[in-house]
Amino acid sequence: MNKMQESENCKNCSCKTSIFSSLTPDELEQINQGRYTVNYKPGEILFKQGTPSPHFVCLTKGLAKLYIEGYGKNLILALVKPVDYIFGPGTYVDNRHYYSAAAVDETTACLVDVNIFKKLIRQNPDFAEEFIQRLSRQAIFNFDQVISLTQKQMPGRIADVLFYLREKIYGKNPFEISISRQDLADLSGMSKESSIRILKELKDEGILKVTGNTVEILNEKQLRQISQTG
Amino acid sequence: MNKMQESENCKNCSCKTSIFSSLTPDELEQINQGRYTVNYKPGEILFKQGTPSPHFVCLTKGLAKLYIEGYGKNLILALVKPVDYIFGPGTYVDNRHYYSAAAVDETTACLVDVNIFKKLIRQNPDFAEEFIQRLSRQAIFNFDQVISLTQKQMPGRIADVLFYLREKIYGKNPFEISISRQDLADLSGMSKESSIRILKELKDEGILKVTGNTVEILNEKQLRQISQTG
DNA sequence: ACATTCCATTGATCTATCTCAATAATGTGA
DNA sequence: TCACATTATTGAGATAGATCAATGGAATGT
Repeated sequence: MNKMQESENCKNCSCKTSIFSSLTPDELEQINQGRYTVNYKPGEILFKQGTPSPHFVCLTKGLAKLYIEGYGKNLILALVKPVDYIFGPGTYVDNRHYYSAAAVDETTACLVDVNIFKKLIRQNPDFAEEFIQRLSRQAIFNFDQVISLTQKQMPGRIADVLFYLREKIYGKNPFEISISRQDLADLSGMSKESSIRILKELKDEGILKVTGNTVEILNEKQLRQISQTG
Repeated sequence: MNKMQESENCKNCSCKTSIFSSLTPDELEQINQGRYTVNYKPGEILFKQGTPSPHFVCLTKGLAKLYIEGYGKNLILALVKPVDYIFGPGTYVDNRHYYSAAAVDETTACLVDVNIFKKLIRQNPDFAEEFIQRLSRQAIFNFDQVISLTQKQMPGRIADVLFYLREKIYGKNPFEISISRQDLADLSGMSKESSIRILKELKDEGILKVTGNTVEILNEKQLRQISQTG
């Protein structure tokens, strides 16, 4: 199971560089107080859709997926890597999670009491503004995703996911995907068989190089074209 | 074209009852200062996706649709009726609209300078919190919509839209839809021909009564069932 | 090393949904 | 009131994508 562990102070943590940059040392110390660190093994659930949401999660190591459990299958909303935090919309509505989160790789996360967070939002306008910016960016990302999922055909959707993985998650070009083909399918709203087939097609056309879990985008222009065409 | 008009004070406006309830009289007066009222005829555009977003919009009369212009077709994100306001995610990101808005019925809206809004967010924590709640609820709504669009078949999607129209927009059971069949299709992510066919099927099965633009849900339980089944 | 389990791959079939095309109905302006 | 334009409806054909079923590979535990 997960083991708890004492960790260093927030003040030295790389998390500080993201939204927390607008916090004063004193406020950061408050975050530090109501905080604990947890390790997760691949596949382990951080939290389940529908359960209460008493804290927000800051990922310090590893990779996690956020997914909605729908009718029979899942939709992966996003992957989360360090340093990023997970703050579901339920926190300000009914204190419930509206999606589940699970570790993909070996993952470490800090859990912080949500009330401290809310208090800081009220008392620090810079922090509040930063947070609203975050929510806004997320909403924009979701718009792009919806359009991709509802208006593009499978090759276009896979192309979008591949760009997402390269640019936002792994950040380099031959990249090794730690997510499964099923996850790839859940990211692009199709069956896993279809995701495999499309991947193979792109490989056969020389647009991708696929070796096991390593993917390289060979012909960026053409893949971009496929993303546009739908 | 649209005619500008002087209108009463925000203090007497029914808009006050929504998010603005947390504003002090003085703050409400600030909103009132940087505000003007515009009328739109059916079909007229309130703002276009991609254009700058210098104010937020408060709907005081009529009905508007918010839609993303995608690849060849539109996706309607939501319908907006009084008293509700439209605040796109671009405002806190790059000051661009990420969706378009158009009047469905004869519509009146108040446009308020977004900088006043942002200033009030910073100075009034209750208002900020209220606003974050709004964004959160919207995100949750979007989640439901994505799942409906990507994981349900056409009858389920139409069922969801019909419930949405009855509960959130028209608020009564035999309701007259002022939106077109194309809009219905854009709400449920299908072609207009398909939306018409599904509507007819539901009518033939006795679940709906459809006369022109008037729709009545006759068998709520069965329609709920269809929504669930996908 | 071997068995077991899970994940990836491939092929064949089936079906939900789109597209195209034709017709009907409704609204609109002169 | 009539012509024109827009929207709604219906049918037939084409297809993207799902599902089912079988097989191959890799990882894991004993």
